[in-house]
Amino acid sequence: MKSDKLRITSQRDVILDELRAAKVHPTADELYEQVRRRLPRVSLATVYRNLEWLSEQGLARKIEVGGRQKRFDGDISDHYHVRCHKCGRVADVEMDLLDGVEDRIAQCCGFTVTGHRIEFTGLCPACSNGSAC
Amino acid sequence: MKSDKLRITSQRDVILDELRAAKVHPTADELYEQVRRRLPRVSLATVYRNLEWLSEQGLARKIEVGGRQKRFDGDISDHYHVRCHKCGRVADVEMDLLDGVEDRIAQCCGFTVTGHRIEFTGLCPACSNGSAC
DNA sequence: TCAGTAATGATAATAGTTATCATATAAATG
DNA sequence: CATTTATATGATAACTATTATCATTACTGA
Repeated sequence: MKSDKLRITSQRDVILDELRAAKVHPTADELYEQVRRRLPRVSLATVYRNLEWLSEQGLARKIEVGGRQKRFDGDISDHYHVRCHKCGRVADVEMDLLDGVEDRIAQCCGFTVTGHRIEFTGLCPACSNGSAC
Repeated sequence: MKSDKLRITSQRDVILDELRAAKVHPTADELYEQVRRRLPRVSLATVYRNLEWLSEQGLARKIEVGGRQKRFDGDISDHYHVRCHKCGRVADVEMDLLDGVEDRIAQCCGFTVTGHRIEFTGLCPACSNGSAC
């Protein structure tokens, strides 16, 4: 019989654990490097697959930011992000959500607006120190 | 002698013209299809190259939104965008800029914040009608 | 223990973009 | 207007990030 219980494999467990432990929001390959320290035989495909799965299950979040690579967040609460325009690093911003900002829109080409996302841009500590990232 | 004048080729002219004429913000390949109607021998590489060049010259803007493909905007003024979460279409939002919103940030992991970008999400007219995009 | 289902690792395939290079074209100069 | 020189173009290869495939492995429930 089919169970509706989430199947937590050791890979999933370590992936979520490392994602939650990350100070900034990692790309799949950054996380892969971390996970590999604990599970040396893990595959990059497993990391991609499970980041997707964790997002679907609501245990993690795929964050849509600019830049070529996707980034992931172990914190599922709604919040804003800041991205370094030099190295692409993404971190959390502590700021109250702008509730009702959707109501301020005068015109939006007929779109039905249901949410918003703010991405602050700037320089991360490493890049503003002039040191390599 | 080297001139500092911008070299406007027919390709660049048509690319910028079509970009400005677009109601929504096209991806490179969408724009390529449009440009091809006027310049049938144009190469996709030329479209990519010139969208990059136009952005560098300040004649167009590369808009950093979620989704796999980059999108471009012929309107270089600072404004917000709305993206259809179903088909990825991106359009302008008419809303006053949130001046000084960067000052409201309590904490941002040591980043030096210099700007922000808002991406509203929702459904475009075509997708909310249930029709195919 | 066993059967059935789902996850894994290795790798191929794909999508989007950028790089390469021989040829063509535009602007400056004579 | 012809020539020169730098730059842009078209065709295509290469590259990067991600997703799909598939044989094997490992859970889970009976």
